[in-house]
Amino acid sequence: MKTLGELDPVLHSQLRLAVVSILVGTEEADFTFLKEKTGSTAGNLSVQLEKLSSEGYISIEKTFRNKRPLTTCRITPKGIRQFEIYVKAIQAYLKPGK
Amino acid sequence: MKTLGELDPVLHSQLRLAVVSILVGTEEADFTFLKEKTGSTAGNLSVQLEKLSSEGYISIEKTFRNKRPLTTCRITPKGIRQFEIYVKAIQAYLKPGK
DNA sequence: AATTTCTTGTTTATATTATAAACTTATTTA
DNA sequence: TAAATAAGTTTATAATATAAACAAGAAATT
Repeated sequence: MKTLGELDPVLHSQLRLAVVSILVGTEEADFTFLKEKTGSTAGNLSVQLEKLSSEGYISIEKTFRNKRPLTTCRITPKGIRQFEIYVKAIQAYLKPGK
Repeated sequence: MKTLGELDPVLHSQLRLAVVSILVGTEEADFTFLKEKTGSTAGNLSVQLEKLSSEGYISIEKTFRNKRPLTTCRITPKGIRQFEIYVKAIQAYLKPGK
C-alpha cells in the first residue's frame, strides 16, 4: 500500500515555512522585514530563526546599521534542498486520493 | 505589503492532513485502513480522529463487523471546504517569493 | 475450560512546538 | 533628562504530537 511520506518537521511549521519560502526567493532579508512580511511577533520569529540556523537551513549575520542591530538572514544550499523536498512531499497530501 | 495567509491549525498537522486527504478522495475509511495508510500509531490516530470529529471536519460511526469494533470515518462538507481553503493557502508558501 | 494472544481501539503521560509576555540594551526625541 | 522607540532575546505558558500503557472482547491454544 502506498503511504503518504514524512513531512520534514523543521519545515512543517507555519512560521519557519514562511521564512524559508521568502528566503528561497530573495538574496537576503533582515529581521524586521521578515517580521512584517510574516506577521509574526519578534519573540516567535527570534526562536524560529535560531531553529532554522541551528539546523543549517539558513545563515544569520548580526551587524549594525545606523548604529542599530541588524540581523540578516540568507538561505543555505541545504535549506534550498530541504525546501524542494518538502514541497514535493506535501504536494502528495494536497491531491485527494484514497 | 502582501503577507502569507494563515494556515488552518486543524489541518496543519501531518497526520490530520493525511487523514483528510484520504477521506476527501474516498467514500469512507475505517480505523485500521487509516492507520496502515498513514503509518501512524493507533494512539495518535485515535486522538487526531477525535480532534477532526470535534471540529466537525469528519464524522465517526462506531459499529461492529464480525463481532469486532469497527470505526468508520467520513469527511463532512465543512471538512471538504476547509481542505480546499488549506490547499490554496499553503500553495502560496510553496512558491518562492519575496 | 482456562490461559494466552490478537484485534481494535482509548486513556494517560511525556516530549516537542508555537506563541506571547516580559525583559534588555542602545538610540532618538520631547 | 526622561520618555519613547528600535531591535531583538529570554523565559514562561499553552497547545500539539506522539508513544506507552491500558482495556475489553474474540479467537486460538494447551
